[in-house]
Amino acid sequence: MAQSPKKVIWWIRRDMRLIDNPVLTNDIDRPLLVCPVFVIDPTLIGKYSAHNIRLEFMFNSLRSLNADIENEGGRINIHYGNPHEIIPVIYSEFGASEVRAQYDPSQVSRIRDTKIGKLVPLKLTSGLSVVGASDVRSQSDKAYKIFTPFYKSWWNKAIYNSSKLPKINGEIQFTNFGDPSILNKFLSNSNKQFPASEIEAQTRLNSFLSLTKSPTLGMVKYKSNKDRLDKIGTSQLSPYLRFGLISPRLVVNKAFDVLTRNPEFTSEVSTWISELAWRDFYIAKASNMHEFEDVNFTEYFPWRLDFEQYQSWCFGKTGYPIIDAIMRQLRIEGWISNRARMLAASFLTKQLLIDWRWGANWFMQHLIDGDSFANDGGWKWIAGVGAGAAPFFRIFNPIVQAKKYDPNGEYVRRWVPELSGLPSPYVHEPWLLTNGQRLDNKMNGYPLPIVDLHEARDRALTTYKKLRATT
DNA sequence: TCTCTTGTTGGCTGG
DNA sequence: CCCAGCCAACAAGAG
Ligand SMILES: Cc1cc2nc3c(=O)[nH]c(=O)nc-3n(C[C@H](O)[C@H](O)[C@H](O)COP(=O)(O)OP(=O)(O)OC[C@H]3O[C@@H](n4cnc5c(N)ncnc54)[C@H](O)[C@@H]3O)c2cc1C
Repeated sequence: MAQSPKKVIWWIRRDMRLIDNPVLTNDIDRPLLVCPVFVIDPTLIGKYSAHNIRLEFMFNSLRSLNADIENEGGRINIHYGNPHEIIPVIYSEFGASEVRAQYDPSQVSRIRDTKIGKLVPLKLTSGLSVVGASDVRSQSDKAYKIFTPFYKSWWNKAIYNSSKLPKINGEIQFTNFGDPSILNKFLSNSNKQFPASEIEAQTRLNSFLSLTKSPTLGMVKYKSNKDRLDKIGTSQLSPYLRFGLISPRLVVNKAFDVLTRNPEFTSEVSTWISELAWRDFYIAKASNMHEFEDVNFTEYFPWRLDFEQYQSWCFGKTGYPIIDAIMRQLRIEGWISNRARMLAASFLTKQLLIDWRWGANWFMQHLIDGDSFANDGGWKWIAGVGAGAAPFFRIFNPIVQAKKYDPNGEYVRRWVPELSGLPSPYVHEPWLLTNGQRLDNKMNGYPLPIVDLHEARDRALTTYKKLRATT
């Protein structure tokens, strides 16, 4: 009587969720028996230290997902090794009809998937972005290189895609073989700031979008708060989106919903939605890499190979309080706001003229949401690399920016304890104090600026100008 | 194919 | 005090 289920493998990657996961679509009239598999690939995790905050978040997410699947009577099959060896074995042992995975356009994934696709029927599904790269094309069917036209074309498709929610789904069962205890070998410190679970991601989204009376934070105040360093004016959903604990199209769907019902917040909500569009934009850029000629700028640029200054930047000892606060927050919390990322990146690439790839690499080591699409995209944009990037003369002044986005110096005092005793005008410019005052404030250990801002600005302008002339 | 408009996030200067 | 003009060009994309 009971219909035999269709057996599929769910190769879990950046889609660690049960809610709105296209991989789990069942549109046939018999049950789907899903065998969830996660492969810990040493070549991927080996790039990072054992205490890496993002890996920790990933393993915690996996534990949480496993608990959710156990509630449904199943269990994740966790393996350690090379996916192209492991996946085919499980595939044939389980007798699956296909292996499903979320499409990931990064270079590593594409190479890996091509290889595995030759060994098993690999069905790659959408879900990483709101709108797939191949669905946002210019009139002449080319990939967009700049954001604004991409965004215009993206908008309607995003409304359409996200309106297809929720999907009516057929019955799904999970297999319960395999031994998840291997997870115990990996990092498990709990991160209080970013608890790794689907439910946490949903809670964050809802509270960010909620329309409480006289709110001081959240979507309703997004535009005025998003750049403030002394507040958390954004959703902090980035790590959850990074590992797919929440579906981007569901996020956008809820945001569109708020938009439709509350036209008075149109400007705030659409600004926030545009950030999700940036996320899609950078993913699409990676998907369409083959359509972009290589930009030689990065290779030819006379980046300064100043390892000492690079280290000062990394460890928050540049002598510019706002930059140092940012770099210390990054290393301790693994999350910094978009404004903070821009300031840090601009300082490294413009003021210090150090290769953006050094900075991007450091970010990837320390960001809990570190993601090659957005990270490379952000760094290139700031460094002025590629079409649509910031013009070369757009150089942030850390003092001006600090006064604007950390007006009372609270952010600096929180992250740079050497300066915690300084009153407002000095907290952003401690070099204005006399030696005696520096001693009195017990801030002797705090360094003097490693570059002169005006000289550095002139140097950046001439260097960028010169390269333009020679390429 | 040609033409026209435009491009996330800034800072400094001189009137 | 404010703010227009400038720091350069150029490629992307619409029509
Ligand atoms: C130099 C640099 C490096 C960056 N590196 C990363 C990275 O490694 N991983 C990452 O997720 N984002 C990165 N960003 C983009 C952005 O800074 C973060 O996504 C954002 O600060 C995350 O905070 P939030 O979730 O509170 O954002 P919100 O403002 O609440 O935005 C919601 C979501 O939209 C997406 N988003 C927002 N801004 C951007 C953007 N500029 N580009 C792409 N997606 C965006 C994120 O997924 C974010 O979670 C980088 C930006 C710069 C300038």
